[in-house]
Amino acid sequence: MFSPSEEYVPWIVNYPVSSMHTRLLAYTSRHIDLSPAEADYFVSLFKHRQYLKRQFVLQAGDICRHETFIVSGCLRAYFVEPSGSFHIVQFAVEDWWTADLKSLWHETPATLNIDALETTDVLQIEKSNLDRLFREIPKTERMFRVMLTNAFIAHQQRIIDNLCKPAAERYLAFLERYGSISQRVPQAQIASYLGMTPEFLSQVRRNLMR
Amino acid sequence: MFSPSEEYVPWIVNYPVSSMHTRLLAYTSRHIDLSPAEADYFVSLFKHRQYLKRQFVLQAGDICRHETFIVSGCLRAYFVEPSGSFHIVQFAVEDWWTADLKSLWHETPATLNIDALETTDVLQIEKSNLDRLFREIPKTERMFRVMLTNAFIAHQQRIIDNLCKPAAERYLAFLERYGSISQRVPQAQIASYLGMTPEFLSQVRRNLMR
DNA sequence: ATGTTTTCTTAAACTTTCTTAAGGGTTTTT
DNA sequence: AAAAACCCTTAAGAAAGTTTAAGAAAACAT
Repeated sequence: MFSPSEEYVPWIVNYPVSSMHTRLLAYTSRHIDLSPAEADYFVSLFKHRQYLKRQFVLQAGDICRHETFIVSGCLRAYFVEPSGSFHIVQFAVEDWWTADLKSLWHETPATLNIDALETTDVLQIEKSNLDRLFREIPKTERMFRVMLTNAFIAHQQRIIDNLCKPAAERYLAFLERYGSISQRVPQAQIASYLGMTPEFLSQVRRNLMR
Repeated sequence: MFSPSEEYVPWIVNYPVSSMHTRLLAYTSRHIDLSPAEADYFVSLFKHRQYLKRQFVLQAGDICRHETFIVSGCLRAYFVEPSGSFHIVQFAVEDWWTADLKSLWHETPATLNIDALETTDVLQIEKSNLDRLFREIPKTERMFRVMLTNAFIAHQQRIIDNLCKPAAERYLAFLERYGSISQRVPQAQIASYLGMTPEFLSQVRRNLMR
């Protein structure tokens, strides 16, 4: 056994913001080329923020004010029904973006809640700055269009999976696509994402071990 | 009773292509303003095509070559499983766009089939022309980004509905959102879209009539 | 360490949805 | 006008998924 004093690594590491910018720019460079001046301007529009476990990034009913890029940690977006039961719509980890897009673009009350499953560092850009960014550096709009295209494709695949795959296959597909997430998120959350009860997922897992 | 000779209206009406262009421009004007010259250039990149009932717009395995705007008629996009059963992913009627986006942008074999449920007039633009269009008239890229945002939002809502609503509610939600489609498409197709068997949908409808 | 809370598992009864099979009513084709 | 193909309905039994409730295991807090 290790003594805590030897092994303990604090969760909350205070990376300098500049290194978060580096991460965002590394992501960006996969889609478009920015000149040094453009890159400076680009990151200047983002504000850093850290959320602690269980802290809300967005609450249903509020208006979603920014698009959020995750530098480290894990967020979840979920929908709460009047009955009280809730359904996870998205997990978002490093290099993912999240927002309630309907609320953000139409400036209507959000239907999604977004909160942190771990301590999470993000960079956020406000809608008005996003509009400005698209105007001043049009290729950034291309990047968002491409990101959105990919997100759309992924959602379409998820719809197909939900329509035609039984629970066990949906779970296996989840493991393939989001294996890393499955190891840092409680099982009940995964069940919610997959649209089944935690008890049933447990049963499914048992059956799969043969 | 009417004699056919008095009442018969041919399905296939040959609208002039220019009126189809008008329809596309009317759609476009909801999103962006184009100068007359830009509008001319814009529509010049689209080719008209008519599909007859049951004719394929895209077959799984082929590469999707264009984005398709529907001027009149109705298309469906569906996914066929190895087992032979199939699932409708999208109905597309007047003023809608359709494509297998993954196939179109990544130039990979399509997983979706798209075919006509009625005689359908479309305007199609090839990927290369879409790229050119975005380069020459950047605000068109904005339109596609906004369209995609809305499509993404709709898909997200559909995922939520599939996760949490029982069959009867999903059917009612479908009627609300796509009432016009429900009157021109056979019931079994709607069942496929909703992820249930036609027999069960029939039962659901009977139960709802009380 | 110890007690507390959260998470995971198990099992039985129940509800929802599917499968199969049959019958009747439309259209469409011949 | 008959035959064929298509579409919708009904019903009984089977399978898939949920609910409830209880106990075990792991993580967290003091």
